[in-house]
Amino acid sequence: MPTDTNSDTTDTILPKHYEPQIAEQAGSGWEASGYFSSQPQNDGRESFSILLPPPNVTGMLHMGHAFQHTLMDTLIRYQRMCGKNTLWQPGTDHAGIAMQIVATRELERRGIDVAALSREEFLTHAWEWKQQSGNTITQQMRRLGASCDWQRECFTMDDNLSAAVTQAFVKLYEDGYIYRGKRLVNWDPVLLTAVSDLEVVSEEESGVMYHVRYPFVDDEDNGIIIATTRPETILVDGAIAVHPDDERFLPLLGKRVWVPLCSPPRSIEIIADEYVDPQFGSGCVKITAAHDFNDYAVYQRHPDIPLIVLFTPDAKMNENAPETYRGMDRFAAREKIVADLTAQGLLIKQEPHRYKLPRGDRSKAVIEPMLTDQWFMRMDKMAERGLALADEGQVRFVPDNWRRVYQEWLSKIHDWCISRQLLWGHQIPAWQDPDGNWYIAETEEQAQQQAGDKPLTRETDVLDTWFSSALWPYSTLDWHTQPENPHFQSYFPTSVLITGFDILFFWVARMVMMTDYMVGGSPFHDVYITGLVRDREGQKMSKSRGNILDPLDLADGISLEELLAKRTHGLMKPEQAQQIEADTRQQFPDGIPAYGVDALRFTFASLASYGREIKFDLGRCEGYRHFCNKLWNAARFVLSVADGGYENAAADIETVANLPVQDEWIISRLQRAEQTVADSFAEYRFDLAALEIYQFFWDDYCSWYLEVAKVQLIYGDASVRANTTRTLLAVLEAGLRLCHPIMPFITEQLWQKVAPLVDKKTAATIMLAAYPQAEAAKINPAAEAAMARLKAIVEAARQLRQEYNQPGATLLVSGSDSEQLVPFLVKLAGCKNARSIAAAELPTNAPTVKIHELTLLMDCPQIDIAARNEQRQRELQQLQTELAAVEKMLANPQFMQKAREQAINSKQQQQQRLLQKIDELTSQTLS
RNA sequence: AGGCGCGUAGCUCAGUUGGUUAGAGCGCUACCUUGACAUGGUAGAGGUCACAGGUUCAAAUCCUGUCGUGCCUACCA
Repeated sequence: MPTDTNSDTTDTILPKHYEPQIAEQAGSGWEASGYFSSQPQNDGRESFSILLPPPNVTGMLHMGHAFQHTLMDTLIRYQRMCGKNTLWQPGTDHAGIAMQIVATRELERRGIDVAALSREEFLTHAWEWKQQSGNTITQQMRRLGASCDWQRECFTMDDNLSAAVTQAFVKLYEDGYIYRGKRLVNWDPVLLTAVSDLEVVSEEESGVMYHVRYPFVDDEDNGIIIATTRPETILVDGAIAVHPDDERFLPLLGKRVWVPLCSPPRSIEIIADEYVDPQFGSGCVKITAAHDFNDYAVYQRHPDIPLIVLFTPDAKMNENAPETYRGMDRFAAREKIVADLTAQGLLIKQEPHRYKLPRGDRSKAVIEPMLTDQWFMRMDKMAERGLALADEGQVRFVPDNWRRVYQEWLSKIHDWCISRQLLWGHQIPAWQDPDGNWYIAETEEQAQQQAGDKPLTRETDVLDTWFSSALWPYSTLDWHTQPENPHFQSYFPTSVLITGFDILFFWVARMVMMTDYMVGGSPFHDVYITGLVRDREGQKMSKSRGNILDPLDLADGISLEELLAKRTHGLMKPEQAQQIEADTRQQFPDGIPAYGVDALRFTFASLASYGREIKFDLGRCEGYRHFCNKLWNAARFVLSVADGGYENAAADIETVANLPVQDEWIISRLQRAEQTVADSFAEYRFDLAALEIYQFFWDDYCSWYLEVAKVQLIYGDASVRANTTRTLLAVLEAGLRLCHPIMPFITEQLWQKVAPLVDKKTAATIMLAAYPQAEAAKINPAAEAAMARLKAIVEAARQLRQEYNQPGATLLVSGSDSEQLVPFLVKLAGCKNARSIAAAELPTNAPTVKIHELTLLMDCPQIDIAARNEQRQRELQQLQTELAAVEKMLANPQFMQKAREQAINSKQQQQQRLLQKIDELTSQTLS
């Protein structure tokens, strides 16, 4: 940003404009000075702790992170300043599949054949990558001011955390929660691993429904017609099912049909099962038990159905297919099979069909239900505990409706497939002897002891990444090695978990269950579920949509060229680049200006209501950068005052007494702001806290108090001026502390200058200064009423001035305190010629406003009497309509009888106000 | 198919247990460079609170239904 105007050096205190880059340097020493460190001494302080949802070690900071981290940091900073003993526990997640993909890609880039590597060699490479590139995201977090206890940063595959995984696995196995079995699981044929049902996303796609005739064994000219979207699986069909009550097919039950295209020929039976929907398709379902979850369920009810696997792990036709199809990819095989069915006259018809196709979350490959040996965790009893903890209120969801989502899922939970056929991750602590017996132990030695002299080989599968994440609440606090350690004692259970609803099941529910099982009790008191950050059109931000925003680009700014490069580089579908470029050019013709971290954080805070989605609008960000500038300039003004900037400003003006009621007002207003902010944080209403801070600073402190203070500084005597200067400083200083948790950098920079001037430099940094607490004794209704009156009078004068802004116009003021008010009208309403006058001397037939026992009159050369009257008339009419409504209510006996006293009072007051206004307006008619 | 949410100013959103004149930011109009700030100031325009019923003295707020919209879960071969 150009800073020409900033080099204007009449001002040595602060540059004329706020510059985020400079302000952000104010926080550069925080971490090194140890301000972020937790101190788990038992010193009587209440604890407040937050677990950072560990971002993927492969990850880059995105808007969702930045948003949630802002909220966590705000709370931690707030509680720290409130005197709590705080810990924000950071760390990263090993991100099984994601990391394996990254490491594989990196090896391929270096021309290394991954398939040829041993497990150990691969892991060595992966760890190398982690050491070199795995701290990107935590560095980015530091840029945003995240005051985590970075000394305690951990990684889910650290030795210590891995020990917790092994311990939990063994205990769960010994307690009968973990078992191994051959089950139908979601298989990703590209990544060659099982995935849990949460990692499968089904979206509607276009397909074809094929109707195929299976000839009767005893009557080959006739047959039964089934409908299928996957004709390639015909080859391993085990039965045909119809509904037991479907009269069309009753006579056919028990009959056998030939499975098409099989060689040697194979026949299957027609059976009855409730699962079949007679209305759908042909009413007959082919049962392919090894490749479909529903069919598998049918198989479990009819164990005679043959269970034949058709595919290799990478979804090619295996040896169970007739020779002509063997080795073909499943989709190629489908085409050939359709052709062959057609040739044999067995394909009755095919029609377009929309259906949901399950795809792997990561690979986007069509998931194949596959019969494999896997490790599972029994979830029924765990889920009961998870539900009970929510019912008992040991874990509290904010907003509350997420409790129902959580309960809904837990009450329909399936067993969890926890094994993955990957290299990167926690290798399952299980060993097998040549007879196929399994030995589960924390170490190989212990397993060997169980096995006697039988040779053992270790299970190669690793655990689902979410298994270790589920232990995060206690593994990071070393409960499993040292239950009595001070960190665990001080910070567990944690105060609040802040995360998105997208991982409510993946992570939150599992943490609750696992922590409860291992440690006992819920790992956190509150779970605050945030919305998901979307773009300004409400679209999810994603690389492929080309609408991603990097939070650091919002803070530091980015040129259009760089932004285009970021958005179009490395796309899955390069043909989208052109559209993305066009959209980006249109939305950001000049790139993105640097809004600064503080403005970005304030934006996030102000967007954090209880909503489910957050449309991110750059306009908000810009507005809050302006707010930073406002704060900056307010401080600049106040510092100049403290530095003697307003000295002698009014040497020739007569002193006006009794001014400082306004000081009491702004102090009173500050207490209310402090209370509102505290209440808002208590409910996680960051938006309301931000709004209150914004309004307090801009509307009350800057727009009113600062302007009033100028009058006091000009017209007041020495003691008034001293008092005003002190109030300006004191309120600013407290306001900076009030604001610090949301905008840490600018407040630090300004506070360092402001605090010493009011003897408030009680700590080396604002982040360790005390958070301002509302004091009821300082709330001053009389001062608030006086200020409300002054505001109303000034606003009335502004309106008059706006309407009669012509040369020679003079504002005349009459009333008991008109003398004192004139300076305010000069300064605040911009009426340079204002003067006090006795009521008797007021000219007649001039635009007049009567307000609060005061008469304001604009004495000016030219008045459009008709226009003025017409406007008064309009206002009058409006007031009278309002009055009529109020009086109707007051005349309603039922209202008077049933309404709360407070409601009646306020209506009566409203009536009085309206009557008075009407009276004042009526007397202002000109002739 | 079930479940959850949303629909308030041109746009993005607040609106606490029903109760003064429904608010904020951005945008828009007019005027103003007044010694903190033009990243500013002043005044203003703009809302039948999606629609239809109902409960109530009183509904943006509570209930029912309709329409629109988003998401989650489960899925029909």
